[in-house]
Amino acid sequence: MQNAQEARYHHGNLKAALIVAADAIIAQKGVEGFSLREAARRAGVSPGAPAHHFGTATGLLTEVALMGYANLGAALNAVVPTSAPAADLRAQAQAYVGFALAHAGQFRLMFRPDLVNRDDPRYMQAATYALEGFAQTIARQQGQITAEMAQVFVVWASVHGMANLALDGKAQYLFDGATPQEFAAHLLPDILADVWPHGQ
Amino acid sequence: MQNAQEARYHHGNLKAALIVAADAIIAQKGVEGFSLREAARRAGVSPGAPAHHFGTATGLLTEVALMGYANLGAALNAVVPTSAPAADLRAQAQAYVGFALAHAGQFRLMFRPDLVNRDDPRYMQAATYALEGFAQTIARQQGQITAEMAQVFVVWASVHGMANLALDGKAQYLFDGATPQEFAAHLLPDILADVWPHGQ
DNA sequence: GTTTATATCTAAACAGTGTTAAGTTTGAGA
DNA sequence: TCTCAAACTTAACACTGTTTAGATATAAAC
Repeated sequence: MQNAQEARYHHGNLKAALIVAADAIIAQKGVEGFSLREAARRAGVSPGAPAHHFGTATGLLTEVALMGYANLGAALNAVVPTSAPAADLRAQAQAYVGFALAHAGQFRLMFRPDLVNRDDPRYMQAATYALEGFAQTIARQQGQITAEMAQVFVVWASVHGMANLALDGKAQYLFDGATPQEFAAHLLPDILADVWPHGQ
Repeated sequence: MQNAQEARYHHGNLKAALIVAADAIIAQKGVEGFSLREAARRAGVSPGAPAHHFGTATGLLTEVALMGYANLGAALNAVVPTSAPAADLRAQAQAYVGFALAHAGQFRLMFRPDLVNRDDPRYMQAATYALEGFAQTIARQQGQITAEMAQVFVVWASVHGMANLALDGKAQYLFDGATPQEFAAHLLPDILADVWPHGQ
């Protein structure tokens, strides 16, 4: 489409344009609705063009996943630590599930090993950064250094499980009639307060 | 292939053969490795044949997902209730994660709303049956009838989250160097005992 | 037992996909 | 200004799911 400009042979910044296009497709149609050719179409280039910048489709999707981790990290780290660790944990759990529901496509992509290249050194980096603050809050809440990793895993698993079940329509099935939005806004806060009641 | 028999025009029980073939593909290559044409190939029929029995590919995959829920239900219900609810809960949680790791393809398919037709009345039925015993154990453990659904959701989410993180290589990333098998066999029991310590 | 009807499957095509190879255009550096 | 490498196109290949029209076998009706 090239917007209002005439079609030049060289795009200029195709790499960035393709990432934006891919992200938009995933936001609109979900991960399964993504197609490399459509991303190329939206950027106004031929189907073969992306290969030069990303190799395969996985390369492009990895970039979107990296953005996703950055976004999740920003959402989690936006919760400023207070003197009440349990309240912080609740806030971050809410942010985690909220992100998953608001950016379902990105979130799903982030946990799809078949679509993302984890050997990319930036992947480990992005994932670690995103969950750093979350892990610290969990450690602060429990105060157990020895079993720290186990605690992180359990809390992360709980929150990750809630996000997945909500996304997959299982929360709706349990609390019948509740939409994902209603779940996140009304049910989830009560549930979280139930799970981590101390130090409100 | 039709095995050793000559190729007849009518397969005889193509519907069942296609389900078996699809399940085998998913077990071997995962959900993403599945293709309707290959299922038809394995059953020794033309690409158009499955359409008559299942409509679209979703129809066939729904059958496999229903099998998956039956298998998960069998694994969970194989844990016979004792007088120690927490121990029962640990055993069922172990069975849940064990099933996910042992039948990764089936498990992933079961939670893929884009690949499974949930409007099929048998879906609700199979999912409900599968988790019935699990829900009862959770209710017995907590003994809180009022907030029962919330408790079920929290425990289910924890276990579901653990299964997903383990499948997605995130447990490996946290407890570095641990394979999924090692995780399920050695790390998980300790983690579960930590989460639900009462009534061993 | 013959005919009719219906369920079952094939063959061929369509529109779409990711990826690759060869060729063309462009911009930047010597 | 020339050279060269990067950027992109065109065309093809081997796939995919689904649909249409036609062929075949089984079952039912007479």
